[in-house]
Amino acid sequence: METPDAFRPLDRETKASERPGDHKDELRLWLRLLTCSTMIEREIRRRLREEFRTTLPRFDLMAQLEKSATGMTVGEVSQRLMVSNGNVTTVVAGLVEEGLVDKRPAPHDRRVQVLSLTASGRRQFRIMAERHEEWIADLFAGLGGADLPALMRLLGTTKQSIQGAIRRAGAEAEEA
Amino acid sequence: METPDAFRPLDRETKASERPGDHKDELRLWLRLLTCSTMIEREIRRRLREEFRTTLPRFDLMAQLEKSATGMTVGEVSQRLMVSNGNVTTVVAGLVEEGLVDKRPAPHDRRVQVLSLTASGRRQFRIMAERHEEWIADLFAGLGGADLPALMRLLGTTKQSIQGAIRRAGAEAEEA
DNA sequence: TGCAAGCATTTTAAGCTTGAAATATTTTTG
DNA sequence: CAAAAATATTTCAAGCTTAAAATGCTTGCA
Repeated sequence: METPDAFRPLDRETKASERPGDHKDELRLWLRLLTCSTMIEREIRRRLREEFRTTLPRFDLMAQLEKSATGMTVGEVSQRLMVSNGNVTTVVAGLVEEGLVDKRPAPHDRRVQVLSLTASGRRQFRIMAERHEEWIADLFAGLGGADLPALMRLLGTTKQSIQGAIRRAGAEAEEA
Repeated sequence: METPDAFRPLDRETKASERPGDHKDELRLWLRLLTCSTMIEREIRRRLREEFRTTLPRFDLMAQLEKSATGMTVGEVSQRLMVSNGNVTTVVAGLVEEGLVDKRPAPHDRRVQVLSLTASGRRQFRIMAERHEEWIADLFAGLGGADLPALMRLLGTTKQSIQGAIRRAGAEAEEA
């Protein structure tokens, strides 16, 4: 029943590979990564609400649309944002309501809806985006000169590692 | 609002100060960090659902309780998990329903509710936790030997940077 | 003692999120 | 060409999340 971590010989200096079955270091890394992104997200949410009376999902959606000159389909946006299709549908509904986003059927395929920012949406997004960029810079201001590129590189490796693991898991499920 | 950061003397010894108004690198870093944590979260959610028919919020809550021998209050859990009190209330309700968590008023203060895992909850959590640890190790398996501690260190610095920025913002709001 | 202030938790209202089922359209194929 | 498969989006039910208001309890202090 009880064998709390505190009572195991917990030698953090030992490499994970030397402790078969023990992956506590990776777990600690994940928790720290999660803490960082949660803290940033919460703070950005708070500021978007206080300063612009809007939400992070709406801001993220507008950010995607702003990058595209010709508009994007629901599917493209949902893939980029890594959220479900249905999610895009509901968030877009709110933005259309507010006159920030335009939604119209594609000319050649009536299944497809093309989304784009309205003039008003573009204007409002530009204002928010500038503040947002300042907030992010402020949140990362404590990183030294070499830290930023180093972290960028390590997160790039991490991203590839994650993608590889997910692909492996998918391939495994395929074999059934 | 009156004095946007861009117009203040930005003397923070960082690279950012040498490029007034341009913080694209920090933004890119944030997006990459967010991508990593979103991908991991999605995958863990998916596996928890498929393999154990449970959700990430429930797993996280149980993980907190498992660490404490004597039980935790709603407030403690909400602080650790960085979610609202109301959130803990609803997630706990589901877990109590399933007989995984026990909830009872504290003996000396009837405002306080003490939460703890039931025997069944503890048993089930142990099984899930072991798999969870494997999943995480797998997701980070692509990182080289030196990468893990390096990333750990950089994320530590990042965490402090974020906490500092949030504290500064809070202090600023205080002055009103 | 009595009551104001503070605290812990729950409730509420609104919005986000998901996976799966349903709908509508296009493409493939027999 | 027509049926079937594939694709894009929406709807649905369930659950998560939040901030703010409400509830119920404790504590400090006059």
